[in-house]
Amino acid sequence: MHNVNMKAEQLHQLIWMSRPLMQAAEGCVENGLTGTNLTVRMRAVLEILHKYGEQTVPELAARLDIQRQYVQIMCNETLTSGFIEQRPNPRHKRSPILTLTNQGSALIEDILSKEMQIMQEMSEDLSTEDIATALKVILSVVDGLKKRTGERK
Amino acid sequence: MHNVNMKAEQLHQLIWMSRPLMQAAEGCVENGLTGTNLTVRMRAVLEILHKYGEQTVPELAARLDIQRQYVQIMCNETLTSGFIEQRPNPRHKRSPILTLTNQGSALIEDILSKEMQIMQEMSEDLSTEDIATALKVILSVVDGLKKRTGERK
DNA sequence: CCGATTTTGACATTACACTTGTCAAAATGA
DNA sequence: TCATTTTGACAAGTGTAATGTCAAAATCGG
Repeated sequence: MHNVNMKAEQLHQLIWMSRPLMQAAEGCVENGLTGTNLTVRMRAVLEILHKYGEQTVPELAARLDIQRQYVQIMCNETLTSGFIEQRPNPRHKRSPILTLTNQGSALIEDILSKEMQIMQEMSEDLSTEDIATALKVILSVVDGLKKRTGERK
Repeated sequence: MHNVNMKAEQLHQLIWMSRPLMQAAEGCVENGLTGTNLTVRMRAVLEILHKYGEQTVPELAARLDIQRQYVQIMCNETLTSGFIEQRPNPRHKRSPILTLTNQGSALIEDILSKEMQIMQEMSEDLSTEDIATALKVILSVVDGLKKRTGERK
């Protein structure tokens, strides 16, 4: 009983750390972007293209889970800056495939490697098991919360 | 070496779950607010007053870590709805102390207890140790990220 | 092949959650 | 007492999206 309440409270506390966590993460990323001509959302485009390979705007939108209209804007910005470019799409003539330019590719790799270094530094204080456990718990909580919200059709 | 990279990558993945986690949490809270005449931000005001006791707008702002001007707006809304009320402040005559009304008190307790129930349901899948570990990791990560960002004066 | 439906990019509007700036009254503190 | 700070009120701006709508084009079912 006592145990149950403690679990629930710690879970509550954990969940509401998500905002500070997100803010800290975005602040840190932004910090690492000074000097490049990238914004955080342009970086997100580059990251997805780097991780999952070239793809169209609608595919990116699905991956980022935001509206395609907005992703379009993000991508157009990134196109202007020259970090990605369009390639004809054999599967859909109106929707070009977006692909990293050499410049964009080098940039995102550089950024990610610097970010990974920060991850490594931070992970020194933590055990492999603890990190894995934390990730597992968070995934489970996100899943649980979504399940308990989705009374929408 | 391999180990180090895996840690860093899991940490990276964990950090970027913070946005989905926050969205899921807010969605779930919002869901539980239907029927009451509360918005998510009004609920936040009630929660802090319930947890830390009656206080002024500037104190609330510091606690929520957002601008006092915005907190003022949130509080004025909440005042209008009758869930909180003003009490003269002996320590500062221009800045009244905000306190929960009976109605507001009952409401926030009801909301929090329903939320706690969801927490308990979700925590059934997880061990006490795992939750504690996850919380510890997150706190450590937030701390680490903040430390590594603050090269601002 | 053809007509109906869907996808897509483009553009416009709106919503939301804050931040920033400014004021004047009032309160505080030296 | 007088300079400084705090506070509430109000105005305007910003960033990140969602939402609505269109027309061209593409895809799909027969």
